[in-house]
Amino acid sequence: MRVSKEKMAENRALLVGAASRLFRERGFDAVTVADVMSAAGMTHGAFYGHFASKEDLIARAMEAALATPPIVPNAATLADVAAGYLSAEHRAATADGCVYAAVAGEAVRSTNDTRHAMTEGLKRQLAQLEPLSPGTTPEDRRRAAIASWSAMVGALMLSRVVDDPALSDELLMQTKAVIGGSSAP
Amino acid sequence: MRVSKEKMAENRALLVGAASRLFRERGFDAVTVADVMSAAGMTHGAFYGHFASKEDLIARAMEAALATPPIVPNAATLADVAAGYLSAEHRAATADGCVYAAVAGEAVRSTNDTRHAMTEGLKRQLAQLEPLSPGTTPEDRRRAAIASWSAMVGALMLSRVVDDPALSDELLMQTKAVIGGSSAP
DNA sequence: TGTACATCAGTGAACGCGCGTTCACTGATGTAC
DNA sequence: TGTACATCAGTGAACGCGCGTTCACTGATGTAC
Repeated sequence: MRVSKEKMAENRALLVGAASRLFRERGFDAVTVADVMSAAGMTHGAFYGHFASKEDLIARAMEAALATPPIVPNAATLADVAAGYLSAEHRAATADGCVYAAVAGEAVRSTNDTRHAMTEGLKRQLAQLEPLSPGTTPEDRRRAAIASWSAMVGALMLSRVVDDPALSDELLMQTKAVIGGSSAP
Repeated sequence: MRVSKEKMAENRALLVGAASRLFRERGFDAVTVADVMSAAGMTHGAFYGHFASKEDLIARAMEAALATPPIVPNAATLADVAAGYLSAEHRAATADGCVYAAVAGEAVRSTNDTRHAMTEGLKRQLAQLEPLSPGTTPEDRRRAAIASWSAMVGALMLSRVVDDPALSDELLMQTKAVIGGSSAP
Protein backbone atom coordinates (compact mmCIF):
# COMPACT_ATOMS: atom_id res chain seq x y z
CA MET A 1 0.00 0.00 0.00
CA ARG A 2 2.55 2.53 -1.13
CA VAL A 3 1.48 6.18 -0.75
CA SER A 4 2.60 9.23 -2.69
CA LYS A 5 5.64 11.25 -1.65
CA GLU A 6 3.36 14.12 -0.65
CA LYS A 7 1.20 11.81 1.45
CA MET A 8 4.28 10.32 3.10
CA ALA A 9 5.58 13.78 4.04
CA GLU A 10 2.14 14.61 5.39
CA ASN A 11 2.11 11.38 7.41
CA ARG A 12 5.50 12.19 8.90
CA ALA A 13 4.33 15.65 9.92
CA LEU A 14 1.21 14.05 11.45
CA LEU A 15 3.40 11.65 13.43
CA VAL A 16 5.71 14.35 14.74
CA GLY A 17 2.74 16.52 15.71
CA ALA A 18 0.90 13.70 17.46
CA ALA A 19 4.09 12.66 19.24
CA SER A 20 4.78 16.20 20.38
CA ARG A 21 1.36 16.38 22.03
CA LEU A 22 1.41 12.85 23.46
CA PHE A 23 4.90 13.20 24.94
CA ARG A 24 3.95 16.45 26.68
CA GLU A 25 0.77 14.92 28.02
CA ARG A 26 2.10 11.55 29.26
CA GLY A 27 5.88 11.77 29.21
CA PHE A 28 8.33 9.98 26.92
CA ASP A 29 8.20 6.55 28.58
CA ALA A 30 4.44 6.22 28.87
CA VAL A 31 3.86 6.91 25.17
CA THR A 32 4.49 3.86 23.00
CA VAL A 33 5.50 3.79 19.36
CA ALA A 34 2.14 2.14 18.64
CA ASP A 35 0.31 5.01 20.44
CA VAL A 36 1.93 7.57 18.17
CA MET A 37 1.29 5.56 15.00
CA SER A 38 -2.37 4.96 15.78
CA ALA A 39 -2.84 8.63 16.75
CA ALA A 40 -1.83 9.35 13.15
CA GLY A 41 -4.09 6.61 11.79
CA MET A 42 -1.39 4.11 10.93
CA THR A 43 -0.06 0.81 12.29
CA HIS A 44 3.18 0.45 14.21
CA GLY A 45 5.05 -1.37 11.45
CA ALA A 46 5.43 1.80 9.39
CA PHE A 47 7.27 3.58 12.19
CA TYR A 48 10.81 2.67 11.13
CA GLY A 49 10.22 3.94 7.64
CA HIS A 50 9.94 7.41 9.19
CA PHE A 51 12.29 7.34 12.18
CA ALA A 52 15.46 5.53 13.20
CA SER A 53 14.20 4.83 16.71
CA LYS A 54 11.84 6.06 19.40
CA GLU A 55 14.64 8.33 20.69
CA ASP A 56 14.91 9.82 17.21
CA LEU A 57 11.18 10.58 17.23
CA ILE A 58 11.50 12.21 20.65
CA ALA A 59 14.17 14.58 19.38
CA ARG A 60 12.17 15.43 16.22
CA ALA A 61 9.00 15.96 18.26
CA MET A 62 10.75 18.31 20.68
CA GLU A 63 12.28 20.29 17.81
CA ALA A 64 8.83 20.64 16.26
CA ALA A 65 7.16 21.65 19.51
CA LEU A 66 9.81 24.29 20.14
CA ALA A 67 9.65 25.67 16.58
CA THR A 68 5.94 26.33 17.00
CA PRO A 69 4.60 29.83 17.82
CA PRO A 70 5.11 30.75 21.48
CA ILE A 71 2.70 29.69 24.22
CA VAL A 72 1.73 33.31 24.78
CA PRO A 73 1.33 35.09 21.41
CA ASN A 74 1.17 38.86 20.99
CA ALA A 75 2.61 39.66 24.39
CA ALA A 76 3.72 43.28 24.64
CA THR A 77 5.13 43.11 28.15
CA LEU A 78 6.60 40.54 30.51
CA ALA A 79 3.41 40.87 32.57
CA ASP A 80 1.41 39.77 29.50
CA VAL A 81 3.63 36.70 29.11
CA ALA A 82 3.28 35.83 32.79
CA ALA A 83 -0.51 36.30 32.67
CA GLY A 84 -0.85 33.86 29.79
CA TYR A 85 1.77 31.38 30.95
CA LEU A 86 0.70 31.28 34.59
CA SER A 87 -2.98 30.75 33.82
CA ALA A 88 -5.37 27.97 34.79
CA GLU A 89 -5.85 27.29 31.06
CA HIS A 90 -2.15 26.64 30.48
CA ARG A 91 -1.94 24.52 33.62
CA ALA A 92 -4.73 22.31 32.25
CA ALA A 93 -3.49 22.19 28.65
CA THR A 94 -0.34 20.12 29.09
CA ALA A 95 -0.46 18.60 25.60
CA ASP A 96 -0.43 22.00 23.88
CA GLY A 97 1.52 23.80 26.59
CA CYS A 98 5.12 24.58 27.40
CA VAL A 99 7.59 21.84 26.52
CA TYR A 100 9.89 22.70 29.42
CA ALA A 101 7.20 22.46 32.08
CA ALA A 102 6.00 19.18 30.57
CA VAL A 103 9.17 17.18 29.88
CA ALA A 104 12.26 18.99 31.19
CA GLY A 105 12.67 16.39 33.94
CA GLU A 106 12.69 13.48 31.51
CA ALA A 107 14.73 15.35 28.91
CA VAL A 108 17.66 15.56 31.36
CA ARG A 109 18.16 11.80 30.90
CA SER A 110 17.37 11.80 27.19
CA THR A 111 19.69 11.74 24.17
CA ASN A 112 22.11 14.51 23.19
CA ASP A 113 19.84 15.31 20.26
CA THR A 114 16.85 15.98 22.48
CA ARG A 115 18.84 18.01 24.99
CA HIS A 116 20.28 20.05 22.15
CA ALA A 117 16.83 20.80 20.76
CA MET A 118 15.75 21.94 24.23
CA THR A 119 18.83 24.14 24.53
CA GLU A 120 18.29 25.87 21.19
CA GLY A 121 14.62 26.36 22.01
CA LEU A 122 15.51 27.93 25.34
CA LYS A 123 17.93 30.35 23.68
CA ARG A 124 15.18 31.49 21.30
CA GLN A 125 12.73 31.81 24.19
CA LEU A 126 15.12 34.00 26.18
CA ALA A 127 15.81 36.15 23.10
CA GLN A 128 12.07 36.75 22.82
CA LEU A 129 11.70 37.66 26.49
CA GLU A 130 14.70 39.99 26.78
CA PRO A 131 13.20 43.01 24.96
CA LEU A 132 10.06 42.69 27.10
CA SER A 133 11.98 42.53 30.36
CA PRO A 134 12.67 45.45 32.73
CA GLY A 135 16.14 46.95 33.06
CA THR A 136 18.12 49.83 31.65
CA THR A 137 20.93 47.75 30.10
CA PRO A 138 20.81 44.60 27.93
CA GLU A 139 22.53 42.76 30.79
CA ASP A 140 19.80 43.80 33.22
CA ARG A 141 17.12 42.73 30.79
CA ARG A 142 18.74 39.35 30.16
CA ARG A 143 19.07 38.74 33.90
CA ALA A 144 15.39 39.57 34.40
CA ALA A 145 14.36 37.39 31.44
CA ILE A 146 16.26 34.38 32.83
CA ALA A 147 14.94 34.72 36.37
CA SER A 148 11.39 35.34 35.17
CA TRP A 149 11.40 32.40 32.76
CA SER A 150 12.80 30.12 35.48
CA ALA A 151 10.07 31.27 37.85
CA MET A 152 7.34 30.71 35.24
CA VAL A 153 8.51 27.18 34.39
CA GLY A 154 9.01 26.29 38.06
CA ALA A 155 5.67 27.70 39.19
CA LEU A 156 3.73 25.94 36.41
CA MET A 157 5.38 22.59 37.16
CA LEU A 158 4.76 22.91 40.89
CA SER A 159 1.16 24.01 40.31
CA ARG A 160 0.59 20.85 38.27
CA VAL A 161 2.05 18.45 40.81
CA VAL A 162 0.32 19.86 43.88
CA ASP A 163 -2.96 18.17 44.90
CA ASP A 164 -4.28 21.20 46.80
CA PRO A 165 -6.19 23.46 44.36
CA ALA A 166 -5.80 26.55 46.54
CA LEU A 167 -2.02 26.15 46.76
CA SER A 168 -1.87 25.38 43.03
CA ASP A 169 -3.70 28.63 42.23
CA GLU A 170 -1.57 30.54 44.71
CA LEU A 171 1.66 29.38 43.05
CA LEU A 172 0.47 30.82 39.75
CA MET A 173 -1.02 34.04 41.17
CA GLN A 174 1.88 34.98 43.44
CA THR A 175 4.53 34.26 40.84
CA LYS A 176 2.51 36.25 38.30
CA ALA A 177 2.29 39.14 40.76
CA VAL A 178 6.04 39.23 41.33
CA ILE A 179 6.95 39.00 37.63
CA GLY A 180 4.25 41.44 36.54
CA GLY A 181 5.07 43.82 39.39
CA SER A 182 8.78 43.99 38.68
CA SER A 183 8.16 44.87 35.04
CA ALA A 184 5.99 47.90 35.83
CA PRO A 185 7.67 51.19 34.83
CA MET B 1 16.21 -16.96 56.11
CA ARG B 2 14.02 -15.02 58.50
CA VAL B 3 15.64 -11.91 60.00
CA SER B 4 14.88 -10.16 63.29
CA LYS B 5 12.24 -7.45 63.55
CA GLU B 6 14.96 -4.86 64.08
CA LYS B 7 16.85 -6.05 61.03
CA MET B 8 13.67 -6.01 58.96
CA ALA B 9 12.91 -2.40 59.98
CA GLU B 10 16.50 -1.51 59.12
CA ASN B 11 16.14 -3.21 55.73
CA ARG B 12 12.96 -1.27 55.00
CA ALA B 13 14.68 2.01 55.86
CA LEU B 14 17.58 0.99 53.62
CA LEU B 15 15.16 0.29 50.76
CA VAL B 16 13.33 3.60 51.13
CA GLY B 17 16.61 5.48 51.29
CA ALA B 18 18.10 3.74 48.26
CA ALA B 19 14.85 4.25 46.32
CA SER B 20 14.75 7.93 47.18
CA ARG B 21 18.22 8.40 45.73
CA LEU B 22 17.71 6.16 42.69
CA PHE B 23 14.38 7.75 41.76
CA ARG B 24 15.88 11.25 41.89
CA GLU B 25 18.85 10.16 39.82
CA ARG B 26 17.09 8.15 37.09
CA GLY B 27 13.38 8.89 37.41
CA PHE B 28 10.59 6.55 38.54
CA ASP B 29 10.28 4.51 35.34
CA ALA B 30 13.96 3.81 34.77
CA VAL B 31 14.48 2.40 38.27
CA THR B 32 13.32 -1.20 38.60
CA VAL B 33 12.16 -2.98 41.73
CA ALA B 34 15.21 -5.24 41.37
CA ASP B 35 17.50 -2.18 41.21
CA VAL B 36 16.20 -0.93 44.53
CA MET B 37 16.40 -4.34 46.21
CA SER B 38 19.96 -4.99 45.07
CA ALA B 39 21.01 -1.47 46.11
CA ALA B 40 19.97 -2.55 49.61
CA GLY B 41 21.74 -5.91 49.26
CA MET B 42 18.66 -8.07 48.82
CA THR B 43 16.93 -9.97 46.02
CA HIS B 44 13.75 -8.79 44.32
CA GLY B 45 11.50 -11.47 45.82
CA ALA B 46 11.50 -9.80 49.24
CA PHE B 47 10.08 -6.59 47.82
CA TYR B 48 6.41 -7.36 48.41
CA GLY B 49 7.02 -8.16 52.03
CA HIS B 50 7.88 -4.49 52.48
CA PHE B 51 5.68 -2.64 49.96
CA ALA B 52 2.32 -3.18 48.32
CA SER B 53 3.60 -2.16 44.89
CA LYS B 54 6.22 -0.08 43.11
CA GLU B 55 3.85 2.91 43.29
CA ASP B 56 3.67 2.42 47.05
CA LEU B 57 7.46 2.52 47.28
CA ILE B 58 7.54 5.71 45.19
CA ALA B 59 5.19 7.44 47.62
CA ARG B 60 7.16 6.25 50.68
CA ALA B 61 10.46 7.27 49.06
CA MET B 62 9.20 10.75 48.27
CA GLU B 63 7.86 11.17 51.81
CA ALA B 64 11.24 10.16 53.18
CA ALA B 65 13.19 12.43 50.83
CA LEU B 66 10.99 15.39 51.76
CA ALA B 67 11.20 14.69 55.51
CA THR B 68 14.99 14.90 55.33
CA PRO B 69 16.88 18.06 56.37
CA PRO B 70 16.64 20.81 53.72
CA ILE B 71 18.97 20.97 50.73
CA VAL B 72 20.50 24.15 52.08
CA PRO B 73 21.05 23.88 55.86
CA ASN B 74 21.75 26.82 58.15
CA ALA B 75 20.60 29.45 55.70
CA ALA B 76 20.04 32.81 57.40
CA THR B 77 18.79 34.68 54.34
CA LEU B 78 17.05 33.95 51.08
CA ALA B 79 20.33 34.81 49.36
CA ASP B 80 22.02 32.00 51.33
CA VAL B 81 19.35 29.55 50.19
CA ALA B 82 19.73 30.65 46.57
CA ALA B 83 23.52 30.42 46.75
CA GLY B 84 23.37 26.81 47.96
CA TYR B 85 20.46 25.72 45.80
CA LEU B 86 21.66 27.33 42.58
CA SER B 87 25.19 25.93 42.80
CA ALA B 88 27.17 23.72 40.44
CA GLU B 89 27.37 21.16 43.27
CA HIS B 90 23.61 20.87 43.60
CA ARG B 91 23.21 20.73 39.83
CA ALA B 92 25.56 17.74 39.74
CA ALA B 93 24.16 15.97 42.83
CA THR B 94 20.77 14.93 41.53
CA ALA B 95 20.51 11.83 43.73
CA ASP B 96 20.91 13.83 46.95
CA GLY B 97 19.37 17.03 45.63
CA CYS B 98 15.98 18.66 45.49
CA VAL B 99 13.09 16.26 44.93
CA TYR B 100 11.07 18.82 42.99
CA ALA B 101 13.79 19.58 40.48
CA ALA B 102 14.42 15.86 40.02
CA VAL B 103 10.97 14.28 39.74
CA ALA B 104 8.23 16.96 39.68
CA GLY B 105 7.55 16.23 36.00
CA GLU B 106 7.00 12.53 36.58
CA ALA B 107 5.15 13.07 39.86
CA VAL B 108 2.40 14.96 37.99
CA ARG B 109 1.31 11.63 36.48
CA SER B 110 1.94 9.60 39.62
CA THR B 111 -0.48 8.36 42.28
CA ASN B 112 -2.51 10.56 44.64
CA ASP B 113 -0.27 9.39 47.47
CA THR B 114 2.87 10.63 45.78
CA ARG B 115 1.34 13.94 44.75
CA HIS B 116 0.08 14.43 48.31
CA ALA B 117 3.56 13.83 49.75
CA MET B 118 4.95 16.40 47.30
CA THR B 119 2.24 18.88 48.31
CA GLU B 120 2.90 18.56 52.04
CA GLY B 121 6.63 18.82 51.44
CA LEU B 122 6.14 21.99 49.41
CA LYS B 123 4.03 23.56 52.19
CA ARG B 124 6.81 22.88 54.69
CA GLN B 125 9.41 24.25 52.28
CA LEU B 126 7.49 27.50 51.79
CA ALA B 127 6.98 27.84 55.55
CA GLN B 128 10.76 27.63 55.96
CA LEU B 129 11.41 30.22 53.26
CA GLU B 130 8.82 32.81 54.34
CA PRO B 131 10.67 34.18 57.38
CA LEU B 132 13.82 34.53 55.26
CA SER B 133 12.04 36.37 52.46
CA PRO B 134 11.90 40.15 51.97
CA GLY B 135 8.71 42.11 52.62
CA THR B 136 7.12 44.12 55.39
CA THR B 137 3.96 42.00 55.76
CA PRO B 138 3.52 38.20 56.00
CA GLU B 139 1.67 38.38 52.66
CA ASP B 140 4.61 40.11 50.99
CA ARG B 141 7.02 37.54 52.41
CA ARG B 142 4.86 34.62 51.28
CA ARG B 143 4.62 36.07 47.78
CA ALA B 144 8.39 36.47 47.64
CA ALA B 145 8.95 32.97 49.00
CA ILE B 146 6.69 31.40 46.34
CA ALA B 147 8.18 33.31 43.43
CA SER B 148 11.74 32.68 44.62
CA TRP B 149 11.19 28.96 45.18
CA SER B 150 9.57 28.65 41.75
CA ALA B 151 12.54 30.43 40.19
CA MET B 152 15.04 28.20 42.00
CA VAL B 153 13.32 24.96 40.98
CA GLY B 154 12.84 26.17 37.40
CA ALA B 155 16.40 27.43 37.01
CA LEU B 156 17.93 24.23 38.41
CA MET B 157 15.83 22.03 36.11
CA LEU B 158 16.65 24.12 33.05
CA SER B 159 20.34 24.22 33.98
CA ARG B 160 20.34 20.40 34.07
CA VAL B 161 18.64 19.90 30.72
CA VAL B 162 20.70 22.40 28.75
CA ASP B 163 23.73 21.01 26.87
CA ASP B 164 25.57 24.35 26.74
CA PRO B 165 27.70 24.71 29.89
CA ALA B 166 27.86 28.51 29.63
CA LEU B 167 24.09 28.83 29.40
CA SER B 168 23.67 26.30 32.20
CA ASP B 169 25.92 28.35 34.48
CA GLU B 170 24.21 31.55 33.42
CA LEU B 171 20.78 30.21 34.39
CA LEU B 172 22.05 29.55 37.91
CA MET B 173 24.05 32.79 38.27
CA GLN B 174 21.44 35.18 36.95
CA THR B 175 18.59 33.64 38.93
CA LYS B 176 20.78 33.70 42.03
CA ALA B 177 21.53 37.39 41.41
CA VAL B 178 17.86 38.31 41.11
CA ILE B 179 16.77 36.36 44.21
CA GLY B 180 19.75 37.45 46.29
CA GLY B 181 19.42 41.02 45.11
CA SER B 182 15.77 41.39 45.96
CA SER B 183 16.39 40.17 49.50
CA ALA B 184 19.02 42.81 50.29
CA PRO B 185 17.86 45.34 52.90
C1' DT C 1 16.96 -21.92 81.39
C1' DG C 2 16.41 -25.19 77.80
C1' DT C 3 13.78 -27.57 74.17
C1' DA C 4 10.18 -28.12 70.28
C1' DC C 5 7.63 -26.03 67.18
C1' DA C 6 5.24 -22.34 64.59
C1' DT C 7 6.13 -18.17 62.20
C1' DC C 8 7.66 -15.52 58.58
C1' DA C 9 11.67 -12.46 56.05
C1' DG C 10 14.26 -13.39 52.43
C1' DT C 11 15.49 -16.48 48.12
C1' DG C 12 15.29 -17.53 43.39
C1' DA C 13 12.62 -19.51 39.72
C1' DA C 14 8.67 -18.59 37.13
C1' DC C 15 4.49 -16.02 35.29
C1' DG C 16 2.32 -12.79 32.08
C1' DC C 17 2.47 -8.89 29.73
C1' DG C 18 3.74 -4.98 26.94
C1' DC C 19 7.28 -2.84 24.84
C1' DG C 20 10.73 -1.55 20.85
C1' DT C 21 12.08 -3.50 16.86
C1' DT C 22 12.20 -6.66 12.63
C1' DC C 23 10.48 -8.68 8.50
C1' DA C 24 7.90 -11.02 4.69
C1' DC C 25 4.27 -9.41 2.27
C1' DT C 26 0.90 -6.22 -0.34
C1' DG C 27 -0.58 -3.17 -3.61
C1' DA C 28 -0.48 1.71 -5.05
C1' DT C 29 3.03 4.87 -6.97
C1' DG C 30 6.28 6.32 -10.18
C1' DT C 31 9.07 5.50 -14.22
C1' DA C 32 10.90 3.65 -18.61
C1' DC C 33 9.62 2.74 -23.09
C1' DT D 1 -0.68 8.99 -24.15
C1' DG D 2 -0.76 4.26 -22.79
C1' DT D 3 1.35 -0.03 -20.97
C1' DA D 4 4.69 -3.04 -18.11
C1' DC D 5 7.47 -3.26 -14.51
C1' DA D 6 10.29 -1.83 -10.50
C1' DT D 7 9.95 0.59 -6.28
C1' DC D 8 8.73 1.18 -1.71
C1' DA D 9 5.14 3.09 2.23
C1' DG D 10 2.30 0.83 4.95
C1' DT D 11 0.43 -3.81 7.10
C1' DG D 12 0.30 -7.19 10.59
C1' DA D 13 2.48 -11.13 12.60
C1' DA D 14 6.42 -12.31 15.13
C1' DC D 15 10.85 -11.67 17.86
C1' DG D 16 13.35 -10.90 22.20
C1' DC D 17 13.67 -8.81 26.22
C1' DG D 18 12.87 -6.76 30.67
C1' DC D 19 9.61 -5.49 33.72
C1' DG D 20 6.25 -5.94 37.91
C1' DT D 21 4.45 -9.45 40.38
C1' DT D 22 3.68 -14.26 42.40
C1' DC D 23 4.93 -18.35 44.81
C1' DA D 24 6.95 -22.68 46.78
C1' DC D 25 10.66 -23.11 49.54
C1' DT D 26 14.36 -22.26 53.28
C1' DG D 27 16.12 -21.60 57.60
C1' DA D 28 16.65 -18.20 61.36
C1' DT D 29 13.59 -15.99 64.76
C1' DG D 30 10.45 -15.89 68.36
C1' DT D 31 7.34 -18.21 71.49
C1' DA D 32 5.03 -21.74 74.36
C1' DC D 33 5.93 -25.03 77.67
